[in-house]
Amino acid sequence: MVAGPLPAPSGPGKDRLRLWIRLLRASRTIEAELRERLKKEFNTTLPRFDVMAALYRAPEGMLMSDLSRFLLVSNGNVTGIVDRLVSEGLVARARRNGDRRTSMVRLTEEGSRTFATIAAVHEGWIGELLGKVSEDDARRLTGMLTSFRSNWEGRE
Amino acid sequence: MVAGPLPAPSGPGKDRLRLWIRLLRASRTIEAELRERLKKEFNTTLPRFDVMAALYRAPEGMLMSDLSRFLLVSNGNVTGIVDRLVSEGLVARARRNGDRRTSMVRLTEEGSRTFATIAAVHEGWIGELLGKVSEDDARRLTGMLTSFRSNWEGRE
DNA sequence: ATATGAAACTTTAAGCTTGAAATAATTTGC
DNA sequence: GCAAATTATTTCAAGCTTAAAGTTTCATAT
Repeated sequence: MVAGPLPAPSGPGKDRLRLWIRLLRASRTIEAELRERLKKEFNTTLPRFDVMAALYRAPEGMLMSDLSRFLLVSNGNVTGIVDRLVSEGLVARARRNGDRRTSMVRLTEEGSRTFATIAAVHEGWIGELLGKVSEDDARRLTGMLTSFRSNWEGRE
Repeated sequence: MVAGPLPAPSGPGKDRLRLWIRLLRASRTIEAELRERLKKEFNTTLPRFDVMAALYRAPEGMLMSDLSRFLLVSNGNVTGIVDRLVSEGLVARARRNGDRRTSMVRLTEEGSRTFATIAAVHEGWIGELLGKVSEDDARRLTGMLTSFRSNWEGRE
């Protein structure tokens, strides 16, 4: 998957394959760096940051299945991450009156403060790590990736 | 990290943040689809495919540490994946005369045949999944991601 | 030769991840 | 009303992942 430089394949369809390989290497490289910094600076993990980011945008809370869909990870996965965030006091589950199968998951006040702090630093990291990409190219790239994404909406 | 559509942040540096989010969502979406297909069609996993892809390009074999560096994953991780590939008969470790700490890891004949089969189908999948990206845009995007990458070489 | 340190690899513990099975609550069709 | 199907979540087993600690081997300098 993360195949690389050497044989430089050619032929029809190879351009997309090469694009995919670059895309994957780029995101893995950045992800690895972020993971390491989150660990060192804030003693947390990327998945926990992801969950907090989602919840921060939803003050009213989210269902577990909302989180799972939004973050593109499985249900069981979210259960574990939220469990850990709860035990750290950063997130709370609130039982609902209407539907006793579900619970609203929210950031606690501490979770909200903590996330705000990390997010500010995080944005600086991204600026640094993507520094070589001009704001112009960034917008153009984002546009391409968005149109790619629309290919995918409403699949599953 | 995989934050999304709703509040559409603005301000200096936000373009790069948005790019990163799109990049991550795109690669996770594709990765998830590939993982699922590899499992269903070939009963294998992405990490194993990655290792086999690396070894396929290196008929003379690779050291564990080469694999680790090339695939951007930790040493210990490679040990586990290679162990499983060995137990499946797809990969072999060959002790070396010169240095008894190391062993050359290669595809077996069966591993080579198996990988060739999967890789052909895999390339088709990528063509399908990235179908909406024109070959032209693919080349352009690849170029941008490459120049980004040069920002990173020789860091660690 | 032999200590010292570096290199290559494995092991370990903790956490992330998935898909599938299990539980529980709600909704639907009769 | 009640059985059946659906929905929301958790649990589980297997595998992936990392960082850190441990083992073995090699290289170097005395």
